[in-house]
Amino acid sequence: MTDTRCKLLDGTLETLRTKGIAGISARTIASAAGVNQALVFYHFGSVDELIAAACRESATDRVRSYRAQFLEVTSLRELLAVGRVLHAQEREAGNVTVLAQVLAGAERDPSLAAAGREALAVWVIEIETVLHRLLGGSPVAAAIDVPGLARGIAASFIGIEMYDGVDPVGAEHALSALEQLSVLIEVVDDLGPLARRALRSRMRRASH
Amino acid sequence: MTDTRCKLLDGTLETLRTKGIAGISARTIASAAGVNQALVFYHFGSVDELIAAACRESATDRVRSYRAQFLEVTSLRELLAVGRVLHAQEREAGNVTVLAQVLAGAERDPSLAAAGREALAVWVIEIETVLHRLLGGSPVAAAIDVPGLARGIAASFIGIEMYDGVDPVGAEHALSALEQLSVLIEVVDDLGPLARRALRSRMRRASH
DNA sequence: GTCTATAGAGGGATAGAC
DNA sequence: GTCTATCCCTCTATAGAC
Repeated sequence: MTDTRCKLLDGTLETLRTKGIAGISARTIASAAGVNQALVFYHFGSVDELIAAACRESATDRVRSYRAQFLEVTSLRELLAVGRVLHAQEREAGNVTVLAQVLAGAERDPSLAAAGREALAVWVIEIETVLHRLLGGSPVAAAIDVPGLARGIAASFIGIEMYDGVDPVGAEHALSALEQLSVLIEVVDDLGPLARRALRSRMRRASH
Repeated sequence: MTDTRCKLLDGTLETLRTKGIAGISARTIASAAGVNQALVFYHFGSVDELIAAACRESATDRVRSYRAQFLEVTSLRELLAVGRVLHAQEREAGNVTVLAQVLAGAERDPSLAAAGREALAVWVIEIETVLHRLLGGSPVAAAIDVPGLARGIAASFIGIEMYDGVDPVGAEHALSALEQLSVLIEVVDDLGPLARRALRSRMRRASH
């Protein structure tokens, strides 16, 4: 990876964060990266291809940096704690914003759609792995589709990030409430056998 | 409201759905609306002001059309059923996409940020009112911040819509799983007094 | 209110020198 | 690989005829 390619990728992420997908261009990227505008096309062919590459790199890079922590988690409580740290760091770094902006741009360009789909998949696989390990033997796993839950969590993070862009206080409340929901799962998970039976029959009825 | 203003507002919503915030312009809007491009500026001053107006109108219009149904809901189960219908209709009509795209554009223009914030608030107030009515006396309300939950639900819908743009199947699974979560709330809500006590103490511990 | 025409800026992309 | 220069297009916004 040459130095210029790296500068362009970083400049793209920075520009996505500050101006969004609607305000990005080869010129603004080059300016943020401190390189010549023509290099965007020499190295990546087009602006959208560069954005797609930056999105992919950002996702794999961030997920890799959290993998070790995810592997150490042994309870929903711990997962929540890791999730809190992760969320704070990612918000600070603006990586969720990048993904959200690329997803918004997917409406315009197929290469952005593909990159957004892949970046999302990278996060989802990671979340799914942890959830499957933690909820494997739990009655909650019988009631809730774990792969679906992983996708739901990823989607919620995206939505909260968009919310945060226009109302940080409201977004903070949203996040806290969803965190409390996960505690609810843990609570149900720890209920006695009697309550578990009630839960199972209730869930069965609910699904019809 | 003149005919042309109406055409422009509708054309804006349609263009946001098909091209996204990154692909919209006075020309594409005018083309979709079937009117002259200069009329965008005559009636709304700027493209962003037009988008903001369309976003506000879309939100109030849609929420008003659901208000009667929300008022009739008397259980979480019924709320979920209304939510399912609402989600299917809004996805079909593309109204959530509109809001998501405006939120993405908020990064570029303050007037879009204001419109997105207001549109979100309109939905949140509606959800919050129903939740407060349904969960008022429940132990769940003591454990979970209801205004926060309303914001979390709104954010999740936004996120799922963005997900849907790049992976409809994954988004569908995400939605189903989050729906099952709401059933979980109902289950806990209906637990016996013993289980409720366990929940309360568990929640207290979790929040520390 | 609506149209044409256009100014003026910015954007994607390429050619060609180095 | 990098730079300058540039073509050509699209964009916002306005002026002025109707």
